[in-house]
Amino acid sequence: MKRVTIKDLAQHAQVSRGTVDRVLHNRGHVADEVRLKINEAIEELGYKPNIIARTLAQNNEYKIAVLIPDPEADEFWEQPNEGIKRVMPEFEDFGVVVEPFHFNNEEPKSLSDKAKEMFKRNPDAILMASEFYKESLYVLDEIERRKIPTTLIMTHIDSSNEFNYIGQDSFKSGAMAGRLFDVSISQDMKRILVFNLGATSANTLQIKNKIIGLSSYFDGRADFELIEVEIQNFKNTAAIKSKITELLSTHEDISGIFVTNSRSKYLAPALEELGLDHLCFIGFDLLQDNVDYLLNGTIDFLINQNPAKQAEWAIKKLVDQLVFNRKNKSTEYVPLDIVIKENVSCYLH
Amino acid sequence: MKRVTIKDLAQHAQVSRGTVDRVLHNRGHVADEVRLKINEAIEELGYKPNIIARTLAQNNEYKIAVLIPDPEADEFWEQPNEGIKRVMPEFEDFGVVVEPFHFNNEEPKSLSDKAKEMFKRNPDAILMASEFYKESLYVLDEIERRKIPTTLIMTHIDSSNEFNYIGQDSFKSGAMAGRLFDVSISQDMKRILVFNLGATSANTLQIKNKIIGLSSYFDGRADFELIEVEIQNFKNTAAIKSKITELLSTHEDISGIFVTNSRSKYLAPALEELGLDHLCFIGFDLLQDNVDYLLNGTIDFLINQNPAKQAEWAIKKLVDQLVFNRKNKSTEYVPLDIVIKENVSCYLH
DNA sequence: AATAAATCCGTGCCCCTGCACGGATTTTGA
DNA sequence: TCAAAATCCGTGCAGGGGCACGGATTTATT
Repeated sequence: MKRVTIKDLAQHAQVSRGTVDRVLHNRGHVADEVRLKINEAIEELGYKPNIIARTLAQNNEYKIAVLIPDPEADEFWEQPNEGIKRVMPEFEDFGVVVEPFHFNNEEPKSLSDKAKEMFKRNPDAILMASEFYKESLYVLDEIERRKIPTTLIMTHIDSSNEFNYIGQDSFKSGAMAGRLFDVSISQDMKRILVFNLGATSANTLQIKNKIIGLSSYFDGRADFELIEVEIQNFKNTAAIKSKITELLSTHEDISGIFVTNSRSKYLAPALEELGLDHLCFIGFDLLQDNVDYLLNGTIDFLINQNPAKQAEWAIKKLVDQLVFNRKNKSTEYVPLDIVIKENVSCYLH
Repeated sequence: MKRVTIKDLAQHAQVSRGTVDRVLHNRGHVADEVRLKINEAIEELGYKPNIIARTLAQNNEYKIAVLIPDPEADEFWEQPNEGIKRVMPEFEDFGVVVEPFHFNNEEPKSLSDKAKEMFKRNPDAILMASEFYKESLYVLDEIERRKIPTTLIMTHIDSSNEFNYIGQDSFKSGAMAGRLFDVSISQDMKRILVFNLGATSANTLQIKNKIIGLSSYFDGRADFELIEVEIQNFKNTAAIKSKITELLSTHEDISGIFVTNSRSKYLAPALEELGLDHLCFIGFDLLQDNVDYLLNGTIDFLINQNPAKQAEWAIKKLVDQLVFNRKNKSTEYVPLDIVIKENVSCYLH
C-alpha cells in the first residue's frame, strides 16, 4: 500500500512534477485541458500530500506567541506553561517555536504593552489568555487585521466568534458543584456561601456563569439558599475570618462553601481557625496549597480547570493550522474534572 | 537559531557527512581519532537528529498490531478503537499503520488463534488487551522472543515488568468510590452491596483491587459494611431481582450499590423495578446504557476507565519508540474521572 | 618490493515537496 | 513573414538524513 506521490500523479497525467505542483497550489499558468487531467489523477489515485516532505522542503519556522499573565507572579499561570512545555518537543521538529509574552495580571496597560511587543516580532500564530476585556478587544482587533491564527484559552472574549476558544464550560461547572453540594450536604436546608475572592461576578463572565449554573441546579427547590460574598483583600486571613463570623451570625446553618475561582487557599485557613472545616467546601484548580487543603480534608472537592491541558490543546490546534493546515472546531471545552483526595495524584504531573 | 545538521558536524570535524553518519549510528569503520573528534562536535554543537528528515529518508512502514476483544460483540471495546482512530491521523504521515486483530472475548482459544495470525504478519509493535491470563502468557512469551515493542492496556498481566502498561489504578478507584459513598450516604450505617457481574474477584485482579481499595477507605471504621455478591447470568433481570430481594431480606438498611465492572446497565433496571433507585449507585465506564441510567438518576456516579484514552496513550507510546526512539516510563495510570450527570457530556466524544 | 587485503572515508542517490529558472511552443502584432 | 510577447511546462536544486558503492590510503602477506 504505497503512498501516492506527486510523481505518480505526474506520470498518470503524462506531465511533469512541476505542472502537478502548480495545479495543487492553484498557481495558474496551466492549460485547462492539462489541469483537468491532473485533477482527475488526484481524484482517481487519492493523492494526499506528504506533510513530512513538505515540512522538510519548506524549512520555515513557525513562531507561536504566548500572551498570558506572568507565571512568576501567580502560581496559577505556571500551569499553562507546563502544558506548553509538555507538547513542544513533539512539534519543534516541525519548526514550531514558542515565544512567551508575560504581562502583569494586575495592570491592564501591561497587556497592551506586551501585545505591542508581540506584534513587533511578527508571530505566525497567537495563544492568548486575558481577563482584561477592554484591552483584549484592541489586541483582537489588531489580530484580525493581521489575520493571524489565534486561540484563546481560559477566558472567552465574545467580541466575535472568529477566534478559536478553549476553556471550561463555566455554567456546567457551577451545576456540577450544585450536585456535589446536594449529595454531600445532609441537612434539610442547604445554605451555601459563595465567595468571589478578588473578583466580582459582575465583571467576570466566568464567575457569573458558574453562579448561574449553581443556582440552576437547585432551580425550583425550596431547600436551598445561596449567599454571595465578595472579598477584595482576600490575602488578609483576619479580615476573612471576621467576615465569616459576621455571616454566621446573620445566617444560621451554613452548610456549604463555594469559592468561584482558584483562590480557595486563602479561605481555607480562616475556616480551619474557626473550626469550620467540616463544611462542604468546593473550589477550583489544583494549586499546591489548594491540593494540601484537599488532602487534609478542609476542601472536599476541587474542580479542575485543567489550565495545562487547555494550553496543550491550544498549541496543538495552532500547529494543526500552521503545519498541517487542518481546520477544526472553533470552540472546545475541556472536561470538568472532579478532584478529591483519592484521585488528586492522577491530575498532578 | 538554526538547527545543527549533520553537515554542520561534518564541517566542524573536518570530515564528510558519511563519516558523521557512521559515528551517529555506531556502524564502525571509523578511526578512533576521527570518532572522538566527531563526538566532540556532537557534544559541542548540541546535535539533535531531525526526525522529519529521518522519517522521509527511511520511508518505511510501521505496522502496529492491535490485539483486543471484538468491539462488535462488546460495546465496551468500541472505545479503544475510537481512541485509536482519534490519534492515527497524527501519525499516518510517519508511516504508522494499524492492523486490528479482534478475538472473541468469551473464548480463550480465540486469543491464541488471533495472536498466531498476528505474528504471521510480523508487526513492528503490539497494542494488546486481554483478560485471559494463561493464554496471554503464551503471547507475551512469543513477544519477548521476537523483541517487539508492546504496550498492554486495561488489564495488567504481571508475568514480568518488561512490558509497558497503561491502565487504571484499581485500588485507587475503589478508594475513590469509598469516599463518594461516604459523602453521599447520610445513614449512620453504610451497608454497600458489591456486585461482580460475570466475573469473580478471585480471578480478576482489577476487581479484587477495586474491592480492596474500597474497604481500605473505610478501614478502622465501624459504620460500614461490605457485602460481596457474584452473579454469573447477569443478563437475566429477573434473576438479579430475586437475588437483590433475597439480600434485602437478610440485610437491612442497604444504602449503596457498587458494580465492579462496566456492567451496571444490567443491574440498573432491576433496581428501578424494585423501587431502589434512590440508593447511592456507583459503577464503571461510559457505555451508552450506563450513561442513560446516569442521566435518569438511577446511577449516581460512574468512574471512567477511559478506554479510549488508554488506547490513545498506548499508540502514542509505541510511536514514540518506533518513530522517535524515545524511551518513556513503563507504567502509566490514566486519570480517575468521576462522572456525574452534569459533566458526562465532556467525556463523551 | 609488489600484490592482496583490510580499513577508512567521501560522493552521490534516494525520500517528497516547493519553487525558481529558463526552455519550448504558441499567439500576437506590424 | 518574422520578431516579440505570452503562455505553458520541464528541469534542477534545496532541505536533512540514511545508506550503498566505490575510491583512497594504510596494513598485512609472501
